[in-house]
Amino acid sequence: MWWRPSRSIMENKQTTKYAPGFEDAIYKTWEESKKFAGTPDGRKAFSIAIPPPNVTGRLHMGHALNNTLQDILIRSAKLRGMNVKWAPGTDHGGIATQNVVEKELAREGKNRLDMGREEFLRRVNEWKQLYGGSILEQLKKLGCACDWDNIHFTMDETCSRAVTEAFVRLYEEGKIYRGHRLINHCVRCGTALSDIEVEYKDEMGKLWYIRYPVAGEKGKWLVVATTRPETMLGDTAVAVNPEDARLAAFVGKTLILPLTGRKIPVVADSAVEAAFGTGAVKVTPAHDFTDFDIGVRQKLATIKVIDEKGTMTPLAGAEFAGLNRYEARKKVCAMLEEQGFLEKTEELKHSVSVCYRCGEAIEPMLSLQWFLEMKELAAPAIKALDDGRVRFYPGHFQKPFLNFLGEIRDWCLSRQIWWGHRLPVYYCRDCQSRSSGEEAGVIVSAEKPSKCPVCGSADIFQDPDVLDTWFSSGMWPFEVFGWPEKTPELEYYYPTSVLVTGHEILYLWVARMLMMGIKFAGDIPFSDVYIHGIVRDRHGKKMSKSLGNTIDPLKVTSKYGVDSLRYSLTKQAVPGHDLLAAEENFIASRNFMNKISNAAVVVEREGFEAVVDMAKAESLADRWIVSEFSSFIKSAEDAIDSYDLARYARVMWEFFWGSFCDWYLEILKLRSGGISAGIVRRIFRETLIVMHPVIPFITEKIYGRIKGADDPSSIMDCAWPSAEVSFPGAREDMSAIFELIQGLRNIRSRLAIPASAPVRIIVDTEEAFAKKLSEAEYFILPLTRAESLEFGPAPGSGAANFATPFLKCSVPVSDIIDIKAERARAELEIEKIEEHTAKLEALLTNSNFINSASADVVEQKKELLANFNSKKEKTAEFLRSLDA
RNA sequence: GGGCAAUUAGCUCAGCUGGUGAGAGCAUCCGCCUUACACGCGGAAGGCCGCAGGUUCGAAUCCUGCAUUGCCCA
Repeated sequence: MWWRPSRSIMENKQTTKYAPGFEDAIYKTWEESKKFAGTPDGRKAFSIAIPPPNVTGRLHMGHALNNTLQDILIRSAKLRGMNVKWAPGTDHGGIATQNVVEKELAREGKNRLDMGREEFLRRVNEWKQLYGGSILEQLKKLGCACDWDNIHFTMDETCSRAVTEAFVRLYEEGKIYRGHRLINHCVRCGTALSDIEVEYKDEMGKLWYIRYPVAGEKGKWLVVATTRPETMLGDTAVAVNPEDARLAAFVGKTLILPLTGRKIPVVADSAVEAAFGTGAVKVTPAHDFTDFDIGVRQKLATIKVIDEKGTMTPLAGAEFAGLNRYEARKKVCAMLEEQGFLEKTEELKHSVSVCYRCGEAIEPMLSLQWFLEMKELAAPAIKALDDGRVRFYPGHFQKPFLNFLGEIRDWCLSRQIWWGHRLPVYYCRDCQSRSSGEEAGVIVSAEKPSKCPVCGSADIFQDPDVLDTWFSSGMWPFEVFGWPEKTPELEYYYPTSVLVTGHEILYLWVARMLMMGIKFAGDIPFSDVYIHGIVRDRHGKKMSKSLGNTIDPLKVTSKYGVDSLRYSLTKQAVPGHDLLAAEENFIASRNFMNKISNAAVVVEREGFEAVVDMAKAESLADRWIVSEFSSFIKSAEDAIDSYDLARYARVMWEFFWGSFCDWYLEILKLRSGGISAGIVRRIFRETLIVMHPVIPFITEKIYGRIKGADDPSSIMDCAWPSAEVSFPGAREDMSAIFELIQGLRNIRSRLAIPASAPVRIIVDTEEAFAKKLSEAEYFILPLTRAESLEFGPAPGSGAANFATPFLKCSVPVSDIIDIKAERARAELEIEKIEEHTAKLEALLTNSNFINSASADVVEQKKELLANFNSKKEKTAEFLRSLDA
């Protein structure tokens, strides 16, 4: 056999391995005993409104991260004595959900237009009933401590009423208006979008240079460059920069628009970049934002040549009407070429605006829509940030955010879809027939009016459009507590404590919540915004279905356990950084869970002695672990308070594995006395409490086995331990002892002394420290597999030696010692020490340092130098004795 | 074009407001089935802390410039 089977394989011994699969049962007991419910009382409140996942959502790694972090904050706040409430729920996800259901219909050969609005909405609701709650069930799998008695849905009664109320109020205040504006239109989704729902991506395209003949000057033309030749059919001018001397002569002339024969002017406008193309640009005010602005300034006509479906309108000309915009482009180019108007084409990398929902190229177009004026809403939000009432973690997200608020543009609210909050807007047909103004016959009202308040007509119909989904999301932090009603929950839990989110929805969502919270709930919706990164694949690529690199968090949990997934994500959640979902990380975390499971076995062996007062710890080992534990709690608290949950996870690992298991339990296992079972139990029990927020299931499970008769039945009801007890002397002594043990292990390994060969340890040290070593002999000997610890001068040659600042240590190994190698090693050690002492001596003789550094630092450096010198001296003595 | 972040061991990353003999996990090498754990234990090796300046008694840490990468905005 080329490999040696491990004993566990050979003997099939009973395993204590961490085996996931127990989580659901534990979650059930929490849920059944209402552990997550929050009711106002006299304690300090800690609340979170969940970023509501879309009803179409299925749990992905991003959700897993986002909700794990929230759960950690909620669970730790609860353990630390606060009254917590985590309000869960889902978002109706307007366009996204409509798209999903439409796709399903398409598979059945149906479409919504044939079906009609009512039937379609019935169908979407049906779909939502069936699948809309599944993501919340998946959050339960993750262990999320949401208050399930407080679930909301953005289209439920409470939220719908809130949305209507807000819309009507804003309209009455004159902040919501209806107007013809250039908007971003997605021809695939068939709706207007707001400016921030548009994404930009770089694409290779072409730049067409087209000749526009000058009217009345035969053979003379102005060449314009464009990336969208099909829009020329809607051109109403050509513009040049007023500073551009090359083209100044053309300003004021009239051009003949090719293919159409329309006469258009050449205007001067500073929006034109002289360096782009030829310096002359075609102006299509109905289909380009810059052109629209030029059109307004230059009082140009707007000709809409592309419609909402992306097909050319009759205004584009009979030859083009009915073609889609890409077919039109081909035809326009072909005809231009044929007729000699096309000068040349160039390859050009340019950015294309696309729909953030479906990726289709956006068509800017002139349209009659509902808008919300934002400047006044943004002002108090900006102030809240400036005053520090709202803080971002990490802080560097604040600047671009403020920038966004400062340059905010009006928000296009209406969407030409069916799934969502229908605008509380009605029109009187009679009034509209009398006037064509934008506000003619408009009635905004929470209830459908029975007659027109102006003319009394009963011929009234509701606006078919629905509101942007983000409008209701913006109200989420107070909707979930019942606004506009003044509920006790709203009073007590609002503002929420923290918002946990990824940075990709800072503008779409966080900014809106901030503005609407201040506007409607009278206060900021949260004081802290905790921004985490994006979960990427193992190579750092963003996970996406199309790349096929997604990892299903629930598959990870069934393979490695929920706690392993949570721990892996948390460990990497360094503020402001993205994280990688790689198998190795899950394995490492699973190994940590296994370590905890196994440590529990050792602790359980100690029986169930009552917990003891940590301040009364007597032995060196106990006093040491108590001190380490205190500093662990302190670090954990600091990490939680500064939203550095990665550090929280890391200090757990360091304390539990590095101190508690590697040293304390090893010493405990020797059973030679010295460690109190009461302290072991207490430290272990309270370590579980401190680790519980990150890894709730394994800690609850083990807690159930080791809790005492008087302990709460669930770890969730335990009190967070205090970090007060510490014995600094014990830490110093123990680290000196660890240095001895590690030095001895190093000798064993270096000289290949087999584990079975007993060795003697001869230590030369001061009496006081010798005494401490004698007390620790019971663990020094077994941990180094030595048979005796003696005190006295080093034997000289025939021994392997090393020094620490506090002692010289020799291990007699007469036969196997390689004097030459030992000498070389000692010389190298001295050399290394001298590198440091030289620097320290220079520092300490530098009067600049002595004068300007703090007394603490000077003292520290002196001590460091003394330690180095002591160690060097001792090592040098060994070196001399080797020669003797 | 403007802004923000990142750059530390082979890989993934810690290292907070200047003072550590630069750390961890994984991978590597050596030795171990030591009665909690081989999902483990012990030991080792591995770093011009992106580059160039500057501030300082002292810089991985602060400042400036540059390079590379990523993200946001136009």
